[in-house]
Amino acid sequence: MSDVKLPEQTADMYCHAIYSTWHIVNRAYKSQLAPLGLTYPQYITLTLLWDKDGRTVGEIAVSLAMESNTLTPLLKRLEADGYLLRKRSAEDERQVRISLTPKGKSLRSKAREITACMIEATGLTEDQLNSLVGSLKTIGQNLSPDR
Amino acid sequence: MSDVKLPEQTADMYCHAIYSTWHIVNRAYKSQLAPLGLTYPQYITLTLLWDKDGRTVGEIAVSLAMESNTLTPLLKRLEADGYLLRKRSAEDERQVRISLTPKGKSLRSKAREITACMIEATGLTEDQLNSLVGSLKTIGQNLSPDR
DNA sequence: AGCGATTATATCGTGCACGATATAATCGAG
DNA sequence: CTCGATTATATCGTGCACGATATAATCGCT
Repeated sequence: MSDVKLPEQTADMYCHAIYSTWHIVNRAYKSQLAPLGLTYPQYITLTLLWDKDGRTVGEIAVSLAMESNTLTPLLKRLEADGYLLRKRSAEDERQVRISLTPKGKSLRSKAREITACMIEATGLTEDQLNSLVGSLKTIGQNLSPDR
Repeated sequence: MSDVKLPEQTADMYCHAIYSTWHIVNRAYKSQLAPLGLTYPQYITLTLLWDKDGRTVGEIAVSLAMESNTLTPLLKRLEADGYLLRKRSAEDERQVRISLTPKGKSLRSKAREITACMIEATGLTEDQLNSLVGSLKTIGQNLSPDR
């Protein structure tokens, strides 16, 4: 990124920045997660479940701005690796509820260590990070098709 | 994004925000680019070439924080669609220089129209956008393995 | 109660993304 | 000047991402 000559239009510029910064962040996480056999999408999915277990596929999809067609195979891989269980909901048979196994829950402490260094690495202050997240959330809300 | 309950750790939070906001931005662009038969990675690649033609594969890879193994097939598709040419450099036969065809250059004006609405859609001021891009670039620099 | 519309998840095909590896061109130490 | 090291691009395999579509469950209108 350091020597990138940004294109003239601001719209391209911020999209370009989100796009290429994401690649760099993903690679930084990957070097930490690869030893655990996790990808970042798998990791962030587990993070949501550590925060609140028993979510439906649809709830996870909204949180990650993903579609079921991406999430279903990802969740199947995590199930195959023993981190979680997929079970049709009793109240509504269309829904599938995801619950962590003990193996899935146990990863949480390891992940905490891994994650700890990611803030420092940014070189940003907490205020700058909060502002960054706020701007990203605003963009996400305004570009979402619903509403 | 609007009803996302962000996980406890700030590192997860900003990565989550970049990750899921990227999906939303990508979809917003996709609805504009699909009629042209372009994906966003293809579009941003063309943008770099409109800004400066004749770049090497490696120069484009650095700008987009991508690897050659991603870029090579993408460039081959753009070549197959008649937007650009791939030619081994005369000075250094290892390098491949990318040059726009007239068809590739002609897309620029259409793309400008498409892009024009993406700033307004963010709902952010220019200062906020500049701050956002600045923070993202800082993160990119600090998380890059080189240096 | 009955059936068309909606909703939740899943399947399929294409393109992106990267680690590992291959290949060929250039560089550099002796 | 020669051969091992480095550099630029490409190939391969796996997983992510999405549009289009399928399927089955629930909803809602009459």
